[in-house]
Amino acid sequence: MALRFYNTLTQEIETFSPLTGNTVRMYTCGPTVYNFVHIGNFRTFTFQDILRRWLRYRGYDLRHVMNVTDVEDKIIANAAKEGKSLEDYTQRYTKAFFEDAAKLRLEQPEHVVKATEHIPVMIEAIQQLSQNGCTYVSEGSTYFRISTFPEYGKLSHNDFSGIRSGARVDIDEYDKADARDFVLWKARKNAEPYWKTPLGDGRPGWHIECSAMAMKYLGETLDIHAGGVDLAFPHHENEIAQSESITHRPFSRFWLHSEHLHIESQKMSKSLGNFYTLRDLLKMGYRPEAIRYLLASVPYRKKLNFTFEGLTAAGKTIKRLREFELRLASTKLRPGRNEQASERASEAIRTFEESLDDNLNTAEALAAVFEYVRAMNNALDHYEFQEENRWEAARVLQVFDGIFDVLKPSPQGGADTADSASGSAYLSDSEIETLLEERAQARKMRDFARSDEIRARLQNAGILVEDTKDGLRWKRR
RNA sequence: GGCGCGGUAGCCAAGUGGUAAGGCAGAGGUCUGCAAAACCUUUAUUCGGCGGUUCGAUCCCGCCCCGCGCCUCCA
Repeated sequence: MALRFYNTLTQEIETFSPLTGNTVRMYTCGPTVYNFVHIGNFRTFTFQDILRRWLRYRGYDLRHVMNVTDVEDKIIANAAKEGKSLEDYTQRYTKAFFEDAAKLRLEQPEHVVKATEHIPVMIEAIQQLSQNGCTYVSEGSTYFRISTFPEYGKLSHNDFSGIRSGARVDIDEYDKADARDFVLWKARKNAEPYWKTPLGDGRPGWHIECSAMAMKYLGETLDIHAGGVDLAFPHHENEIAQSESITHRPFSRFWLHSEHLHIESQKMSKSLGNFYTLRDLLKMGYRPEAIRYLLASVPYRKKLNFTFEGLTAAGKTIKRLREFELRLASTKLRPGRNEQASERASEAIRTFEESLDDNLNTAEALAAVFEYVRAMNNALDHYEFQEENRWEAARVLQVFDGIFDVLKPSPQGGADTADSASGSAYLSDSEIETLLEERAQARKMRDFARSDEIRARLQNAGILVEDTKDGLRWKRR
């Protein structure tokens, strides 16, 4: 079966392929850098990362643009509060965002574009809209008149035909002719940052940046536009109105929206005290891989109930996969190949692929991997897993990890981990090896008292010693 | 009020018109000098409730109950 996505525009699952050639042109709404990005935002960015990786796995070239909104009401307010310039203020959070993203192993889009660096493109877009008769000016601000775009509402499937001028009280500080009209260019207000432009001194409205930058880098019609559900209206609806009023062509063929994340079944909010940034979670001792796994494991169109129990479970799940990987690498195998094991490997990959092709059903894809791992552990137990099955298993893990990317441990260190300090004595690898050697000797002599003493000492230093069938193994906790 | 989403085992979560994937937890077992770790086995006669269609429904239809989102800035 071909690759399929649920398209918000048509409310249907559709087969996907790029409009032209082999390149997928994709735009995603990135962060507004007024603060540290929270874990709910990262649910969306993780979904976009899985999407990226899956498109590439399916052989497509990617041209992915993500914006960074670095001029906006909250930013201006916060920067002013701290007495900082826009640049100084946003730089800090932009940097933090990419650091966090890297910890979650989110790939960098091909183009990361900042709103403030694209003012001329936005001006140009607004001017085109004016030429097409879609705008009006009120008190120095330029607005988009939605009555000029009859299809308004087609993405969010709302019918706005009943909305009339003056029907609602304008809650914004600006005067609009129609409640649904939105601002393209905001007139300069007292001390706020502004740009000198043919439209007058001012700054861009929020929606125009995405239309202008998307079309600049990707052309008039995108293959995919993605973001969180809450952006569908009004943000994406407005993007469509602007873009299509300029080009008279479809702005994006596919619209993908990821559902929100809840914390312990509740909406995340500061007043509930369940508002977490990635930094908060890392400080609590959770691993980035576990967080990534949890965020990726629930299919993106389903609300994700983020719980600490679930986060712990995710960590254990990853551990199990790493154990399997380790077992593969360290077990002596008979030469030859077990046919059944081979078949299970191809079956696992096939199911994994079909599941992700099916609108990125990550839960089902993971199930395929676990079924395989259990079967192969069984085969290993019964000596039915042979030398030539090894690379097949490695291939299954490689395919899995190429998308989920959780097998390689993140560096534990840094100021974040309080654990390392709690161990009374830090031991170097060579010290450990020496002690283990001594313990091995003691065990050989069946001096278990001495052996256990050493094991206890190592344990105090945070070293876990395991005696396995294939010899001794140790790891730092 | 309008539009939309969801209610599946202790928790998270797939799925299908023919009788329930997977992960974690729990229980049992294997291995081991003992541990630990790991691995294996096992865990829903049942899929919010009530009707209907059907030979047969968790999956289709209707009604009801519950939770949630958007309609205003928002991933």
